[in-house]
Amino acid sequence: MTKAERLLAILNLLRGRHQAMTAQQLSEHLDVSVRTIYRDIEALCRQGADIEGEAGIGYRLTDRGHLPPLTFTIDELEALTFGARLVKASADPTLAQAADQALQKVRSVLPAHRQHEIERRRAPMLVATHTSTHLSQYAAEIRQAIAAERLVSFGYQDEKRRQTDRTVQPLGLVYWGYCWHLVAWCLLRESYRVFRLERLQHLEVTDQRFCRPEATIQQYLQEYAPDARTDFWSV
DNA sequence: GCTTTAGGCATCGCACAGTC
DNA sequence: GACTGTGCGATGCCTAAAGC
Repeated sequence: MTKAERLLAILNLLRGRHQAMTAQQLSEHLDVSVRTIYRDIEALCRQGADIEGEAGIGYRLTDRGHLPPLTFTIDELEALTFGARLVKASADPTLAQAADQALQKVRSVLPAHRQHEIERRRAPMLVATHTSTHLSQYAAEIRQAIAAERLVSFGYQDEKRRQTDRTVQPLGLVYWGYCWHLVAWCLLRESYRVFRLERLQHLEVTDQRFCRPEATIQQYLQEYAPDARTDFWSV
């Protein structure tokens, strides 16, 4: 390990913890002497790192020193870019805008050769989804309802064109089969139900708070889709 | 008193220039 | 090209100072 690599490793070790790390702990992590760690810390401070050292406590990064990790591999960048474009193309306007801004922030700190590589790889990756404006609006309102723990009401037309009025406890939004679905606890059926957003009508967020705290999307997935990739499914 | 930080000093390894 | 001397940076050991 070169000195430069070790300096970066020290920053990463301090960044990854909320508690201070002693020079002894750092030296064990990096397999060098304690004295070397002291010199490295000094070198980092000379270069502007905001590291506090205190006898009996150890070293820690101050709040100003908590720099974001900006080193991405090209695969990580590609994953981030693709994910953000997917969100931009299929999620509600608020999330779409947030995804776009996040992507711009990532790009702004990339070196030129990385930006060029991402642009080069971007061309073959097409995100061909379409979500209509009112469905995006529904998705945004449902997200807010979940965050505020409010029940939502809407008219629903099932696949056999039967019309019902529902009040549900929204649990999550799931995107599969090229369309958005609302996973919810249905007060009418007293059970978990999944609703396609395109079949919702007149969605309204009520003032009523959640009535079944034990009903969660994790519980739904455990009961109905135990093999589901929850990191992909849950929103 | 123990733990931790920090300074001084010696040693080692590497790069580079000079000489043969 | 091989060898040698020199300079510099990195490292480890020892020890003093400071905090709990």
